Amino acid sequence: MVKVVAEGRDGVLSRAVAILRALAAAGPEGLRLSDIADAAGLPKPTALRFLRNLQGEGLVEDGPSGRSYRLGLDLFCLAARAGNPSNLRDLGRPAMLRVAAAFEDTVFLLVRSGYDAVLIDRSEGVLPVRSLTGDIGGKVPLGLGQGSTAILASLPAGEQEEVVRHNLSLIRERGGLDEAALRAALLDTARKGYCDVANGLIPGSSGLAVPIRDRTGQVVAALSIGTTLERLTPERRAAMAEMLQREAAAIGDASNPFDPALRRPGASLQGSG
Amino acid sequence: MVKVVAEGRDGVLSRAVAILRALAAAGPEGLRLSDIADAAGLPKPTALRFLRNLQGEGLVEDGPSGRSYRLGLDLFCLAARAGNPSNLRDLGRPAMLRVAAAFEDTVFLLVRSGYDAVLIDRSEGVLPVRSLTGDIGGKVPLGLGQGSTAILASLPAGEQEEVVRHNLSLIRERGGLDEAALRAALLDTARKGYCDVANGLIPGSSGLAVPIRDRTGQVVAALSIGTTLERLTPERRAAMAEMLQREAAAIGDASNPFDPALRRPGASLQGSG
DNA sequence: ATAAAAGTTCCATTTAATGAAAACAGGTGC
DNA sequence: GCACCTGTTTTCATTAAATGGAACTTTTAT
Repeated sequence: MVKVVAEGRDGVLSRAVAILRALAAAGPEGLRLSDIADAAGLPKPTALRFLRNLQGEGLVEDGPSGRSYRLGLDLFCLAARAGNPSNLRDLGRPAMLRVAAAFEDTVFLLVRSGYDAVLIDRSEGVLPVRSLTGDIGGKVPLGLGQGSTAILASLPAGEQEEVVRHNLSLIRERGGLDEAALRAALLDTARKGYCDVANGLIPGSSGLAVPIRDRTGQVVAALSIGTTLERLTPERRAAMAEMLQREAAAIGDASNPFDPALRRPGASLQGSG
Repeated sequence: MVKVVAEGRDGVLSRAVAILRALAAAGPEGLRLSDIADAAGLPKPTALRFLRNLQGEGLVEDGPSGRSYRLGLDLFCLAARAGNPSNLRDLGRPAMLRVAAAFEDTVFLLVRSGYDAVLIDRSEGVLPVRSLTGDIGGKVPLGLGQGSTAILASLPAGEQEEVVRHNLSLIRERGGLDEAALRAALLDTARKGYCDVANGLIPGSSGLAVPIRDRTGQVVAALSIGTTLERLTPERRAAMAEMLQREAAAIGDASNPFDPALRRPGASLQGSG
């Protein structure tokens, strides 16, 4: 059971969001009232009232098992237009399609969010590649996986150090690199301009990624290719790296350099994953 | 300016959601306080308080223009796990990839939501096809476009009639079929088992779609291919229809037949599109 | 059949939301 | 440089609305 109690915070909104987060953590089967009340740290009557209101708004719907609740379709529709900072998703879409078409491998677009990277778009290649972020909307700590590492490697030294310190244990927990290997990878990435994961967490999986910078030079996102070890021949690797860098530069040039959300961690640092 | 006033409803939640809907309707540039207050029908101080709270939760973030607000990344992450009724998105993913790989055209997965169909997943083909729903999370009235029409054609007679009456004007407004043509298309779709749009709204665009039924026979979704007129040769059309039907049947067999969200319109009927 | 657990309703209490008014910031034109 | 306008923010007395304990009902397990 994942606890999503709105600790410290108060207000109706925090409680409602706590319920939504509990439901988000629960998958498509949904959660029963008691579980929700427990997870959100609310008395059952209160949780019930909230669920009814949320249901009235379409943000929550009845689960498959009758006596359960889950996130509703309306929430999905509502949020589909979010997660597009500086219009990055729209700007990146054509580039992603071009890269996917050129190499027939899966392409990912990740943006930074505090200590994490969030997958905001994906374009499938010929073979289905599972990404570390899971589905679109998923988070990985910066430093785990090629896209995420490409972002981390391009941060200013002080910020990079802070993130490394914060994320190291999380990265280890999830089977990523240890400190020495990570620091080596960061240097290598910074030197070459792209991150190269020869043989990733899933045996045989490999990938390449480049940072995307806005016109001020700030790293805001990463463009990443996921493929397999055997498909990543030296010739293809070189061609991929070249194309990724070209496309990333084009995206960066088109992006708005004055976007506060892409600057510093800010308020939304309590990364849940 | 799109008004999203929480008419009739009350409670803190409705107001917060009204603000989110206003922001969702506004695109990535965001909205200023006054516009939000206006759109949500709230006094400015109240709107401001809500925005601050929502920002604290990560559901809203500062827009690019400094003095503006837009939907936040956290909302995107939160809702990414929604919009998966009966696990349909997960169940459909492999089928979509197979179809996309087989024909190299774009594949769509739509679910019904009241009088609308919502695009919940997409797999890109070799040429980018713009769908009527816009992006993932977008809505179209049932009866506009092949996927949406495949669903409508498969509804029980009474329900179909209700939806047709409700949607006809909306469909016309958006350049769709008139009543006679729509009814002919519905009959044709029901007879053949798939919906065939020879030359769609965008000149030259064409598509095929089949309904997805759960094990009780209820239509719950549609699997759709978007392509161009010249790529839709008779041979390919036959092969596509056959494969779509096969894959749709497989998805339907795997889906949970006791899912309340997929039964009737229910409470979330105030379709905004 | 019985017990235990989950869900639901009720309502007196209290907290927290509300929004008018007023102060404040930041442009624009004179 | 000053007055003006528009949009934003703070304050605070008022009031409405959220709260959750206790009691009751339904469902599930034994």
